[in-house]
Amino acid sequence: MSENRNKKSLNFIEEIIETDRAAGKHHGRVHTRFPPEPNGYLHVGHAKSICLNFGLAQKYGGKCNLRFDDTNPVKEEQEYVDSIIEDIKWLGWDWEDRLLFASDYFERMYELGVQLVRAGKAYVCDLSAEETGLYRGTLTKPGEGSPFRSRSVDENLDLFERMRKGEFPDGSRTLRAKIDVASPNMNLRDPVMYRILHAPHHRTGDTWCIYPMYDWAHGLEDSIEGITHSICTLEFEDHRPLYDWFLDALDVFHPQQIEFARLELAYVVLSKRRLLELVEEKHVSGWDDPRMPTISGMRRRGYTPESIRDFCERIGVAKFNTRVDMALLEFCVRAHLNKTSPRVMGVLDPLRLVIDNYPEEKEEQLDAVNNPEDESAGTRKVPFSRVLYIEKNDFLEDPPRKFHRLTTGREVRLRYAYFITCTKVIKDENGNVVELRCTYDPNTRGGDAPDGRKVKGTIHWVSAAHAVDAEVRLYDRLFTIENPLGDKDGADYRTFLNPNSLEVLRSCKVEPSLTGAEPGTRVQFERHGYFCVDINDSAPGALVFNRTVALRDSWAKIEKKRKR
RNA sequence: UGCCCGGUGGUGUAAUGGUAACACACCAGGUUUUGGUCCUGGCGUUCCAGGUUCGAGUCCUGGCCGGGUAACCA
Repeated sequence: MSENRNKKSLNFIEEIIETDRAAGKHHGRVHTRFPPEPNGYLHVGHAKSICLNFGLAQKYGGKCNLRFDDTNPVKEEQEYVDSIIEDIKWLGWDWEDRLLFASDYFERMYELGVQLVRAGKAYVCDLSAEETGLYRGTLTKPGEGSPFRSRSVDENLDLFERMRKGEFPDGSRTLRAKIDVASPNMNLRDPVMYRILHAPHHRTGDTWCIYPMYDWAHGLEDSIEGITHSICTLEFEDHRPLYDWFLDALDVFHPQQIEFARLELAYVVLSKRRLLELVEEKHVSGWDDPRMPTISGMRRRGYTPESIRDFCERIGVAKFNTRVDMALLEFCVRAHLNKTSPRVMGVLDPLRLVIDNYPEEKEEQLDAVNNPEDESAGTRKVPFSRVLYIEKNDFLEDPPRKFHRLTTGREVRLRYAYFITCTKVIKDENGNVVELRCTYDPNTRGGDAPDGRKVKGTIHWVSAAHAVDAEVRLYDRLFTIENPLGDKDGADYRTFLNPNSLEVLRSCKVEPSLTGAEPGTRVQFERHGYFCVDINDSAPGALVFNRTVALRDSWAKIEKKRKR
C-alpha cells in the first residue's frame, strides 16, 4: 500500500503549515501559542484551541507557548491564571519553560509605541470614548479625522510620556494609530493602542497606568515570542489587516494570523460571560459543577483527558461555525472509559430480594471479572448471601414483550452468581412492591447451568449485609434546547435551563470493594454507566458518585418506541 | 446599509478538475454471563442559476442563505 493512501488528509491550517515548510519559511520552524485572557475558567471550546495549537506544535516538531494575554487589569485575576494552568496540564499538554505573560512585554510595547509615534504613525488623541465613537462613523458612513490627528511628533512624544507618568485621568486621552479614518474596515479607522487606566494589575501592580489594547498588543506578543502561526477564532478575521499593519509599520518579526471556527456544542453555552452568569446566579454550584462544559466541570464529572483530546481531533477544524452533537463527546468518553474502567456492581434504586432456599448464615465469595476489555485487570471477589438488593426496575409483575428481566415465575441470572426464579411478590398497603422472594439453583454457581439451559436476562445485585451506602448524582443536559443563545423570539437563554439536569439518589447500595474508593476513581456500574467518585463531596463512609455518562441503552430505545 | 468570511447526508469532516467518502447519530441483524463492548448490513449529501471544460463539490459570474463586524473588551 502506498504511503499516500494511508496519509490522513490535512486540515486547512496543516496545509498552510506544510506549504510554508516546503517553501522554507521560518526555516521550517513551527511555533504556536495558546493565549487565554485570565478572566474565566477554560471550557471545552478552549480545549479545541489548546489541542489545535499544542497538537500542531507536536506534529511538526515545534513548540507551543502558554501565554496569558493579561492586558486588561480590571477583568483579570490570579485565580483564573491558576485554574487555566491546572486545566491545560490536566489535558496533558506541556509548555516546558514557556509560561509567558503579555504583561512582561509592557516595557517593550511602550518602546515600540514610541517608535510608531516617531514615525508619525501614531498620535495622542484627547477625544472622550463617546466622541471617538462619533468620529469613527458607522458601517455605512466613513469616519472623520480626530481634531488631534495632526499633532506634531514632539507634542505626541511629550503627551504619551506624560500619559505613562500618570499625569492624566482615566479616559482623558488615548494613543491611536494613524491609519485611515474612512476605511471600509472599521478596525483600521485609527484604532486605539493605549488607554489610561489607573488600576492595579494582578502581576505588575501599579507600575502602569496605561494599558495596551488587544490589536496593538497581540501581534507584538506573537512577534516577540517568534510565533510562526498565530491561530485565533473567526471573529478576528477583520482584525488581520490591522495585525499586519502594526507589524509592518514596526518592521519586526511577522507571524501569520490564521482564523478558525470556534466550537459550539449542542445543549450548552460556551461563552465565558454566560458561564460566569450561571455561576454567579447560582444556577450551578460553581465553575466545576459537573454539568458545566468547563474543563474543571468535565474533570469532576469523570471525563478523561484522553477522551477530550480524541473529541477535539474528531471534530476537525474549519472556517465556518458549526454546532457539534453532544453524542460525539459521549461516544469519545464511552470509548475510552470502556477500555479503562473497572466494572463494579451498584444498585441505584434498591429492591430487597430474599432467596428462600439459600441458608440463613451462608456467605460466599464469588469471582467477578474486573474488565472484560482488559484481561490484565484481573478478577475480584464479591460477597453473596441470602438477602440481596436488585434494581427496582429489573422486576416487573406484568412485563411487556421483550422484557428479559425478572418477573414472577421466570428464571434469570444474577451476574457472576446463580440462576434464580421469582416465586412471590410482597407488597405494602399501597400495592408497591417492597420485596421479592426467590429460589436459586445451587448448580448454577458462577452463572452457568450444567444442563446447558439458558436464561434471557442477567441482572446485577449487591449483598444486603455487605452493601455500602452511597449517594449517586445523575446529570442531564444543562439546557432544553440545542442553541440556548439563539432563540428565534429572542428569549433569554436562562429560560431554557433544564430543571432536571441534576438528580440525586441518596439510598444507593454498592459492592464492598468500593469502600475506600479515592476521590476521582472511575468505575463502570455494570448495566448503568460510567461513574466517578466526586472530588469535592465524597468522603470515607459517605461515598458520592457522579455519573459521567450512561451506557448505551437499547432496552430504553425499545421502551421508548413501545410507548409511542 | 458598507466591508470581510463561509455554504457537502440529521451532525461533524474528507475528496486539492477525474467513481462524492469517513466518523457520530439513526435503522436492521449476529455474538454476548453488562439490553455494554464487538461484528455485519442499511439509510442518507454537493444552496440556486448560468458559464469554462471531454469532465465541476472543486474554477468563473450572478443570485440566495448563514456568520462576523460600528468597547478606551479580548
